Formats: sequence, C-alpha cells, structure tokens
Amino acid sequence: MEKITIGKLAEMSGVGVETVRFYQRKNLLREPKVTQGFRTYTEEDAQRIMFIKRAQELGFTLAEVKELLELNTKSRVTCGTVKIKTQEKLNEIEAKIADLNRMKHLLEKLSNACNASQDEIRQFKVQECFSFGLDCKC
Amino acid sequence: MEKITIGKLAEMSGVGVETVRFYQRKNLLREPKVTQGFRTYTEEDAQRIMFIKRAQELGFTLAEVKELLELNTKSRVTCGTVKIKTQEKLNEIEAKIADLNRMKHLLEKLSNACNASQDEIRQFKVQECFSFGLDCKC
DNA sequence: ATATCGTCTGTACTATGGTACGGAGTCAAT
DNA sequence: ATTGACTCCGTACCATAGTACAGACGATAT
Repeated sequence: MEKITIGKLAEMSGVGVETVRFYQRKNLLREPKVTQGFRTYTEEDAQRIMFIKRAQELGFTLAEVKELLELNTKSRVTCGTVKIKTQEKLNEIEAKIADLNRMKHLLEKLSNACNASQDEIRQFKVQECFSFGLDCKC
Repeated sequence: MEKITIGKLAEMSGVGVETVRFYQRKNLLREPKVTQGFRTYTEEDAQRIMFIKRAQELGFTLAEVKELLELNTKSRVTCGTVKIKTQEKLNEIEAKIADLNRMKHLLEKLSNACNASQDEIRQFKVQECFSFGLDCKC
C-alpha cells in the first residue's frame, strides 16, 4: 500500500493541498502521522474531507460540520444526544427551506408579471417588483 | 421637510451609518448632495436601502443587487431581461431546496434510528449516516 | 551529481459584507 | 461659550473559507 502524501490526499478528495492544511489548522482534520518529516494520511482522511465537502454543499458551515464530526469522534454517545443534535439541524434546515420557498414564490410572481409582454420594451420598476407587500406593477 | 442626515437615513432604513457609507463606496447608493459639508439624503435613498436589504434576504449578493438596481437605473428594459435574471435565481433556489430536502430526509432517518433505544449507549457512525448513496447503518 | 518535483513552515493575500476607530470639524441646546 | 451629539474622512479590523507564496529541505530520476 502506497503512502498517501498531502498531494495525493488532496487529489483523492478533490480539494487543494492548501485546503487540507487549512482544515488541519481548523481541527476539522486530525494531524496525521509524520514519516521522515512528511505527513502520511489514510483512506479515512479522504472520507472525512469528502464528508466535509458534502455537508458544506448542503449548507452547513465549517463550524457546524465540526460539531457533526465531533459526535462521530466521541464514537460512543447516547442516542439522546444524537437525537437532540439532529433535531436542531432539522429545525435549521426546515427554516432554511421555508425561507427559500418564500423567495421562490416571490420570484415566480415577478417572473409571471413579466410574462405578458415578453419582448416589449417598457417602463420597469424593478424596485417595485421586489417590494413585497406591494403588488408588482410592471 | 427636515433634512435627512446619514444617521437619520440609517435609522429609517434599519442599517448602521457605516453600512450606508459602505454601500456608497460600493456604488450601491449614489453620492448624495452635500449641504455645508454634510450629506443630505432623500426618501428614495431609504427606499433603495430597504430594497437592497430585501433582495439580500432573498439570497441575492450585493453584486447581484447592484445588477438589479442597474436594470432600474436604465429605467427602460425589456421584460425578457428581467425574466431571465429572475429565472436564474429561481433555478438556484430550487436546487438549494432540493438539496436541503435530501438532507432533511437523511437527518429524519438518523433521528428515527435513534428512537428505538433512546437512552442506550451505542456505536454511532455519523459519517456513514451522511454518506448519501450509502444507507444509514446506525 | 544535479535537476526537478513535492513537501515543509509561516505569513500574507483574496473576496464578501460589513464594523470600529481616531482625530477633526459642525450643529444645536443650555 | 461650552458641552454633547452628530458628521466628516480614511484606514484598520472582524468572520468565513480558502489561496498563494517564499525559502528551506526531502525524494527521485537521469
């Protein structure tokens, strides 16, 4: 089995070398064994980075990802604790979804208001269209 | 009609004085008339700041808000242009909602898996639960 | 043996969206 | 007339999430 250097790890997990070091500084990644002055990583480190990336895509900040990973690091944890953490995240996610749905409906309203005369050049009060509470008058 | 100073404008539009100056530096807000060395604003400036804040809440970055405001500045613009811009945002928002829903279902699965033995201490692989594509094995 | 690539460390820089501060000038009330 | 609040300007600073780079050292190939 070949040694996984920082460069290989970065390539495996689809990030830059500097990003790996950054995650280490932020304690999102353990400091790996150092063999002859070089860091040597494992498959698990790559998994961990991919997990970080995945969670980020899903709207978690690095601080939140760290929390999630710490649940895992403790390895044995009461189900109650996990349940509370996941419920907190669920509430956050539901709030985000609700916000985004609100945005979506308003944008749809704006888009539909523009539908009537698609190519026509006309006075357009963008600000008015975004003043929710007021009706779009474009 | 009383003169609207930067402090009053900030209060009217619910931001800080420094934020007003910041928006001016970013050309999101025009440089107002200066009367005896003091900036004098109008109602419209307050409207504009509120528009910026509203658009931000809806997920637009300041750069995007600037674009939207420039559509307005040009005063006459095809409805097609506005439609394209809003449609782009709609697509982004819909993708985010889809991601969050995926996340939600996985967290619910995780939460339910913990339900059976609420107080029992057991091995818990959070990462596995988040590895979408894999099934949760907790 | 020398070149070249990769890694080491630390620090500096990027963008985004503000927030804070120092020192000077102005305005309004007492 | 002096205090206190407000404003002026420029610059520095904050968090977030990286990205870049300098100078030294190690590993490998020719």
